[in-house]
Amino acid sequence: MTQPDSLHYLGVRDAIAARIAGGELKPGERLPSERQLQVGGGVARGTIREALFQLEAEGVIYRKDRSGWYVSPPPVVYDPTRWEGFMSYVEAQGRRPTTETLSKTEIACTPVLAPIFGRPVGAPMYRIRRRRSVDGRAVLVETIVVDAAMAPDLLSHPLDGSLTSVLKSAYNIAVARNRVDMQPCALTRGEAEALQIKSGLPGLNVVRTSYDAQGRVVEFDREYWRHDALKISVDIRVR
Amino acid sequence: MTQPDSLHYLGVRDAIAARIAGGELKPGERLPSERQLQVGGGVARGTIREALFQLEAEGVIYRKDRSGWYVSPPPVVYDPTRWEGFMSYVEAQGRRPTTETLSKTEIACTPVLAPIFGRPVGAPMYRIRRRRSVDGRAVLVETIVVDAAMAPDLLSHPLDGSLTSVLKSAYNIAVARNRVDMQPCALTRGEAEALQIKSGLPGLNVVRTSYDAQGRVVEFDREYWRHDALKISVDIRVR
DNA sequence: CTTCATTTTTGGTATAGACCAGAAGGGGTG
DNA sequence: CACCCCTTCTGGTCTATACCAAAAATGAAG
Repeated sequence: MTQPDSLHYLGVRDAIAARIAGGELKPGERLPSERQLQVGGGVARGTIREALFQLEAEGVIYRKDRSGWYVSPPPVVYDPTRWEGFMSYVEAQGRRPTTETLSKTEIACTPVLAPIFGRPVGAPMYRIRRRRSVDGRAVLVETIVVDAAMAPDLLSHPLDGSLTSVLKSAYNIAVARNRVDMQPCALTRGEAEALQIKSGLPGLNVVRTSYDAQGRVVEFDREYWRHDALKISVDIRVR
Repeated sequence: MTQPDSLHYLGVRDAIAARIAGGELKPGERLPSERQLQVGGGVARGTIREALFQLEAEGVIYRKDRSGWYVSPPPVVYDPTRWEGFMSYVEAQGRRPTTETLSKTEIACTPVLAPIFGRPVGAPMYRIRRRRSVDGRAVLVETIVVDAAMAPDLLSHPLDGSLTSVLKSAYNIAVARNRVDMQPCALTRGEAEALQIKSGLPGLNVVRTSYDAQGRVVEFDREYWRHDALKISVDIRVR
């Protein structure tokens, strides 16, 4: 796909990227509005938007609906092999993590969950939906499912911190194995609304299954990250 | 970001997604052209394209420049902790892997590479650029750098297969540790052209650094994947 | 100062039309 | 059969305009 060097939207893209790289626009700051960026320079708003979309795909900027475009802060580094929990590794990187519990309910085990937990359909389970933010910007939404038989009365504990430490301190359940699946995806309506972004934007789907030493599933967690908020880093010793 | 249920492009999106899910359109098949999808139904081509972009972000379809839109094949599963090499794990999933060597040159160690390899700037290195495909579709481009002092005359060996096994059989170099960094990104011009897709589309940047038992850097590899071609799966035993 | 209603601004969606470069296909030629 | 030219089709880029809903700014009222 050879590309000429004279595409308008690439020129606009580079001009904006230069202003960010040059420090004129700092992380978290708002860009001029789309209409201001036209500046009567004979360029259509659609072309400006094409340039902004590209910068968004690169993770350089992000948008808040009907509010404006903003310069992205640096991503959080995540090592799936080193599970200390969201709060601690975000803090270790000098950022401010927060968690909101969106809902917590007792549900009946569904046909999808049954084989994962090795429990019959209809067995009682807890489902927790949380939104987690870094420096005030929502970066992921997650749905956690825990077997009610393993952690009775879990929902009465504080859920805005580390769930893993609640399981350990209150129920003496320790995670011995983690299975992590990750796949680039588009954020669909439910997740996009919780993250306050437009549905259809790229994201990363992280599915985490935690097992205890006996091989029982302790926790089943599906996370949807904004694509520009995360960097994955794994360090492996080869057998 | 609340969304009404009546957005045209979401309707178009769902209609196409239904035809794919229903089996009417199979992986690898071409969709009707953008102008055919309008069918005189009073919907502008821009709206059709908005729907196609969304399906693309979801990994459901992909495009070949000025050729058409195609239904995506299923992604390759990749476990960074289990490094058997591209060829073997793709084959294990019943797919047909191929590799093309785009270029192989001897270069002088750059200031960026020097601290990674622990070698002086200007030291001889080999740089290999390869494109790898699954079932005939290009899914990644990579640039590998190897210290020439560790593997003299490397470029005269066959490079269209597993480089790791060449290093082992010809130079008795074994990988003992791997560091893998992954980050969603936008594909820039060079990579996009090699993958024959439009620059600016989302991708996954994988940086792999391999060490031998003595801690020396054996191989430094930067890969750019199409976002819809890959699924990452890690299984971890917690210490 | 806070609170609430109004106005302005902003991005989101949609239409219509235009031109271009590259891919694909057809047909003739050697 | 292979090769090359030419036409057609296709997605890529761009302009111009319009209206909407939500966010932000404004100003009046308490």
